[in-house]
Amino acid sequence: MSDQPPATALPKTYNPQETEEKWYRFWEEHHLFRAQVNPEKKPYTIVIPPPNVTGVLHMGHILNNTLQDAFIRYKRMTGYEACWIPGTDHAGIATQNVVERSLIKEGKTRHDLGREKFVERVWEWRKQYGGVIIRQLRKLGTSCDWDRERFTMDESLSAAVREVFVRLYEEGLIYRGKYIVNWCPKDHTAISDDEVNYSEAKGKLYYIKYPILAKGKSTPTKKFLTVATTRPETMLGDTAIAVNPKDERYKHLIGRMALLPLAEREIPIIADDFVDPAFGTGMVKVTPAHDPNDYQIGVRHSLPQINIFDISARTIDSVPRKYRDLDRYEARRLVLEDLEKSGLLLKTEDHVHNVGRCYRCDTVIEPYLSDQWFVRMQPLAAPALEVVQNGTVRFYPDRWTKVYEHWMSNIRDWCISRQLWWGHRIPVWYCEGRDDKPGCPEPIVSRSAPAACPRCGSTSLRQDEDVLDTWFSSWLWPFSVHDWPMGGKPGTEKDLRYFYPTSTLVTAPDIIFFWVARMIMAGLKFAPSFTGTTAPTDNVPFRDVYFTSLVRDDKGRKMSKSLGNSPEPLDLIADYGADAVRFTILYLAPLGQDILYSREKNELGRNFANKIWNAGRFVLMNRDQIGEASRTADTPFTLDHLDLADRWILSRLHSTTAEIDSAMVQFDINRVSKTIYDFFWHDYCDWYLEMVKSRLYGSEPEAVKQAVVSRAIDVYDAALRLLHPLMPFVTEELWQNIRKRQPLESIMRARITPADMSFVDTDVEKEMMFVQNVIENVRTIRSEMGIVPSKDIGLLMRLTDEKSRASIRRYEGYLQRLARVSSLGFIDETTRPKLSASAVVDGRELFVPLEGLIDLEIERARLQKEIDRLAGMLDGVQRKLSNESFVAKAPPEVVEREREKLDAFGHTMEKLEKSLEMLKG
RNA sequence: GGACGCUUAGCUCAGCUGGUUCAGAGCGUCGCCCUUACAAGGCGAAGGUCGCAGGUUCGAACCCUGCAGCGUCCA
Repeated sequence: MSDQPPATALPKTYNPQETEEKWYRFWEEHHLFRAQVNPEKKPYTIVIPPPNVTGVLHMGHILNNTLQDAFIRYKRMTGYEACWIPGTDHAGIATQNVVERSLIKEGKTRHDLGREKFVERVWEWRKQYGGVIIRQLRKLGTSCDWDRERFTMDESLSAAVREVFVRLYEEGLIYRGKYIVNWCPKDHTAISDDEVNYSEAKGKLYYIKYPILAKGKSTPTKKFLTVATTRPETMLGDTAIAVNPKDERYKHLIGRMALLPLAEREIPIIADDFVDPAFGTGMVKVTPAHDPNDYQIGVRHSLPQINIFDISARTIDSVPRKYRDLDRYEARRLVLEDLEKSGLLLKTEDHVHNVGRCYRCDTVIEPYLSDQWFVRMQPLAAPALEVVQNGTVRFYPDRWTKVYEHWMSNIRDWCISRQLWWGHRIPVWYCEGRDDKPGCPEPIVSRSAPAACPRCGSTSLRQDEDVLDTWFSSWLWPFSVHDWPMGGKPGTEKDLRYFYPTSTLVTAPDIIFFWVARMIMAGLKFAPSFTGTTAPTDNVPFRDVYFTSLVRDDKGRKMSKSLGNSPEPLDLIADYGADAVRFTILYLAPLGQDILYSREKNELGRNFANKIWNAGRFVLMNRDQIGEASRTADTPFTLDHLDLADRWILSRLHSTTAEIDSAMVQFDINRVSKTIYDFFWHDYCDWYLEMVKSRLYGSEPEAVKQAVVSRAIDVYDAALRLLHPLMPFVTEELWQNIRKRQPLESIMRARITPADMSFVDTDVEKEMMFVQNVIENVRTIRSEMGIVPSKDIGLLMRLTDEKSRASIRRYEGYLQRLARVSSLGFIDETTRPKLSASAVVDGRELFVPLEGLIDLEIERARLQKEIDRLAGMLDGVQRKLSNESFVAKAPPEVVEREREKLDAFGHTMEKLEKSLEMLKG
């Protein structure tokens, strides 16, 4: 036992659980995520897309928040004051639904409680269960400034909502109107266009006959007209029949009257361009109160609007007694039955059409006429479109710009009222008047509850029952998180000025209209009041918007609860470690491309974490056994007294650093992850550490070995820092271990060493490449000849000048260690070793004597294959060069390169052929 | 119907501004190896007419056009 090397403190495989717990607590307890106004540094700010307070972590959050954390941590480590502001969204409908469901279990509805008690109940729920997701985010390692956590219903954020409502109202940008809205009969609220999901559904197209009335009389003729409809029950609210004015078939009917069956109502036949002559019969029934297009037709022709449904889409008194108080589908059945009986149902066809459903509860939306509040969007949209078009705000990937432009150019007014109890109540009061006098008609719009009507002094006031769309608070998020407009709090004003505008927004493209566009509008509209300037650059809420990929399952299906095809994120973290989950998803996430995800893919990240871990164990072990060179911690790298491997790894380190920086700037996180992975695994572990071994276990003086250890740790330290934004936990654990740190020191607050291009040395890289190629060629020979690794072999190189021989001799240790070459020899032009395997590297021949080992046949085949490959390439080059126009038109350096290739291929070929000859002879 | 995106090895994807041994990586497969950091590892190998058809160019995985398939958004 005693001849074992001293055990290092670190176990053989990385165990994430403990490490993650430990370091997250350390970071949070010591407020290392906290950002403060610091004039010495540039701010870098991200506001989290506030998840629903009812939400639980899903894969989309994992991706989104890993990205934000990677950006924030990278900026923090490159000299910025990085501030990531977390929080949650009160999510009107969703939250109300959750609490209503729990009430149902007690056999109650919200109406049993009453509004005030119900809202209290929601707050209680929120206190108890809300924000689970915020706790879950910590498991992922997110470095949010928790001291700044906000909730969209916080007092200050509510004040922002009221402030904005009042300002917009006073400017005439908010109005109340009757409008046909998307009504959810289950949630009893209007929802915006964007909250409706359309999907194809198989339905029927019903052809219904309406009797035509005699000219100027109320008596039916024998003639009928036929309309086609997917919703026969709405005929009870029909107020016209419409045809296209150009439709020759029906021109003669325009102006005549028809009798609406069942309701027995006389309705006009009108002409409107909207009607598509090719659809159905070319005649449509017009139901202004229950169809958005019919509504428009109704407005154009001053038709009556007959509402036939209550808020649950059950029929009301406006329909004949027989059909009252029925659900819309029962009504449909009964209507069809009666039409059938009276022979007015001509035929029924299968029909596929788009059905809109509530994005919350999936109930089929009912177009419904009601009083709602709206924001006039045109004036807000114009400047918001401008800043995206002129690049003040940039989208990644850029193609979303077009989508944005299209929407912003065809924007419709925003219905902001919701018939819910949970949310920001609309700051509007109505005067109820006094005993002697009716109420004043003008609503009272105010930041706080008014004591009396400003016009008549009445104290009998009634607040609007509705609340605001949740997005009406979210669109203020980038500045409301700093408690605008409350200001008053010490420091908040400074914070607002320092941290606004934010830098980067990371969000999903499906809320580009809901949220991104509206935040830009709100920023441009309201930020000038605290930035004190009208310059768009200072008022836009963010400069760069990163649109995330969609996470799908490995069959390409969207992840959804009902499919059950989404892994549980916390289980993934428990099984693979947060670092692995983070790294994997970033590695899989090319900008703008969907991710095909499965839990097994996390092995990529886990294996990488384990690799890092073991490299750490290796350097630690050597530090403990050999020790470090005496030096001060901040001794800079120098290029003196370094051997090839040192110079090479430094060259690679600095070009890797530069590459990562450029990829980060372009939000190419995918490239960041690949770059650091390749550097760490392949350059550092596969080559550099292996080369280091040959020195550490060789015969060099102790002082040199210690210097080698120090160098290896230096580079390792630098690589950990580069990796830290992607894998925060394992890098912290190792970074704390490899060298003594100060009590509150953390890698997350360390600096990434900026790339210094003077370390990047192409000659060194070329030289290293040669050595690598020699090693690889020898390995291939060994492998193909079936020479077991334990068997030593010799290597002969045909090098004629003493200089290159000496140079190779310096790498003998590497060849020995990495290719198991026990003896290195040189030969001149005249010698040709018998019975050897051979290869040509960079024009130089190498031979592995195989006496006693060789199967000549295999080696001949190997050479032949190489010759064939080369012949193909040689042929390509020759064809190019014999093409006159190539030589004439291609840039001279390209032609020159081809000539060099021709030369090199030719020489190599010759050598290989000679070797083959030898084996045959 | 319109807009946009994708199609490269068995699978998942890189491949920037057309030209360097450009056709790559990871997983999977096959062979050898428990070599004192790591078998979650090391070494080696096999695997592709770059969706199809045209075009531009001295030169195309890359640029253009059309087509097919898949996907997303909008109407």
